[in-house]
Amino acid sequence: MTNKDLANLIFPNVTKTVEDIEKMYPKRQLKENEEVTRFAPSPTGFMHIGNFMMALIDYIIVNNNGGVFYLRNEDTDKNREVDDAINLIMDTLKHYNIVPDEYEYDNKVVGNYGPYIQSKRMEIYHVYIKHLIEIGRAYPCFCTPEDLNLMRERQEQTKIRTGYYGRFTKCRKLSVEEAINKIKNKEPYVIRFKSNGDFENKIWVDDLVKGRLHLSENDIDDVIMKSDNLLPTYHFAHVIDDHLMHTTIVVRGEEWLPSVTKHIQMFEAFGFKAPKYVHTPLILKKEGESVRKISKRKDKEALMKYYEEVGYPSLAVIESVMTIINSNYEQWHQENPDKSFLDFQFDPKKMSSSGALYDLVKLEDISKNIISKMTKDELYSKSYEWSKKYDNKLQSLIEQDVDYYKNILNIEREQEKPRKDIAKYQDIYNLIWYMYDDLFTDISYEWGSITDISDIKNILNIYINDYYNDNDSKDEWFAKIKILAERLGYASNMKEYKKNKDKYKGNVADIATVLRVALTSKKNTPDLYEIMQLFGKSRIQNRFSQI
RNA sequence: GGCCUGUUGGUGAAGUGGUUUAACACAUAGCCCUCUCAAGGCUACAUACAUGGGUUCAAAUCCCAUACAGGUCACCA
Repeated sequence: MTNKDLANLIFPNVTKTVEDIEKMYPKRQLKENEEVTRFAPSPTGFMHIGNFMMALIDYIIVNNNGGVFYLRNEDTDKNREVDDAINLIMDTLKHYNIVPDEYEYDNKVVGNYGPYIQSKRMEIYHVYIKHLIEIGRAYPCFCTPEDLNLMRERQEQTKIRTGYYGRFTKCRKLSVEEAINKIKNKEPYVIRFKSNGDFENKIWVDDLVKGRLHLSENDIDDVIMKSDNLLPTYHFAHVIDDHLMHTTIVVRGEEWLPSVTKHIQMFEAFGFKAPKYVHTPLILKKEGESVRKISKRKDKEALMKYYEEVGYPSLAVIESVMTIINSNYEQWHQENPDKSFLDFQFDPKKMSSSGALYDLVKLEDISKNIISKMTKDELYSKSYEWSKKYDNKLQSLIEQDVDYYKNILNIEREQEKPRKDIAKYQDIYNLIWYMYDDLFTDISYEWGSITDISDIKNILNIYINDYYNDNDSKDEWFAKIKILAERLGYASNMKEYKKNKDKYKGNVADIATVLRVALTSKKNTPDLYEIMQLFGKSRIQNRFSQI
């Protein structure tokens, strides 16, 4: 009885060889400097901001240097899998226009290196595992979860390193005959990789972010195939898939750092070349005084869905994540205001090697700037698309009269120093509702320094009858308000007023405030002239008469 | 507990032994401008780079120790 007999017993139906598979996945035709990156989420729910950051890095690397960016669905954990998850993830990527070159989605396969869904690659993994068994680098393990727990407890008690290694590798010592008998007896088993590492030996591992790391060799015989569904574990699938799909840079979270030695060892066992690694820092969240990993359950901003729902422009989210990816991004962007973020050269060395707090306030600022630079047509179409999904009230306002809505958006827009008060589409309704007559009922007015209703009525009457004219330019319009102010005993010149406050009842601002509140109910609004221009005399009159 | 990684203002951070009196941006505060607000302009904001020791003419930058924080030790990824 040989290892070959054992391998045939375990995989009687595997007839292909490693060479057969290798032929199916020929080297990619890459130019110099071109890279192959991949985004490989496991479909366990909505997309997390940490995942998004990784996808963005993958995408940018390939945009910088050319190459291929592909999506691989890592669905080897059937217990945690969520049905629709991969669609949700793909939808999020599409929303941000981070579309992979190769993917498998909606029964459509794009690319020659598929299947891109791990559960569909079972046969491939089995070929390689079979090979490993044949050459004596993998073996079946019959230890039960109870056995393993017991072992770990004993290790903990005696304060030695936990794990299936060295003298604890019980099933490694089984003879081929014993193993074959157990399998024939239907004893459940997993397949373990036979490590040849020595924990006392340190090796150098390169990470593009952290630099050279001095790590102990792996000596644990890791599980590479699970007992119940014969699917591979992450470690094994990573090695096989990234080799066959010819990934050149693996971007993944920092939590994988401790297991790179396992991966390198497996790459070596097959004689494969290991990819370069970018281990990204964790995104953190401050909670009181302590800092922790941002969490899907506790933090709304951990889920990419949140940014969509609330209506941040996709570019704002991208740019705010870019500031975490590379700290020099912001400066670069200031110097190159007209370039796309895709022109930015990603440099892993510029990535922080410790975790970063994600700052929602910063996002607001970035987003206000981006929205302020949109034309009214752009903002209209983006906010309209958003409202159809998330805000019926805004949607119906827009649909009432598209041009009117655009004109409202255009107040203090499309000029050199545009207004910056919208951070997200969700803000719009509360900023503009008073521009709509059917919403302008049952109003509570926030008057300023002039509160007496008969004074107010008096001001409004004089203004509309003696001064207001739709055809006035802004200068003429304001000059008239000044004249009105003087006539009623209010200073028209602020400097003059500050010098001699006693001589006046107040100043132009008080008069303007009366007009503003009468028209909008609010003390703070965008430019009054532009608002009046949009209303026109008869609507102004209507609003005044509502007082 | 073992192993690994990290620690510069409220936040993202620049910085790789000497014009850094620690950039820049956000936040915060004040002033200016102004019909209000949003902006915009100006100003302030780390006595000091976790702490303690070294090395050096010179250290946030190199070395050591300590503290703290995070990651990881699954048939989860």
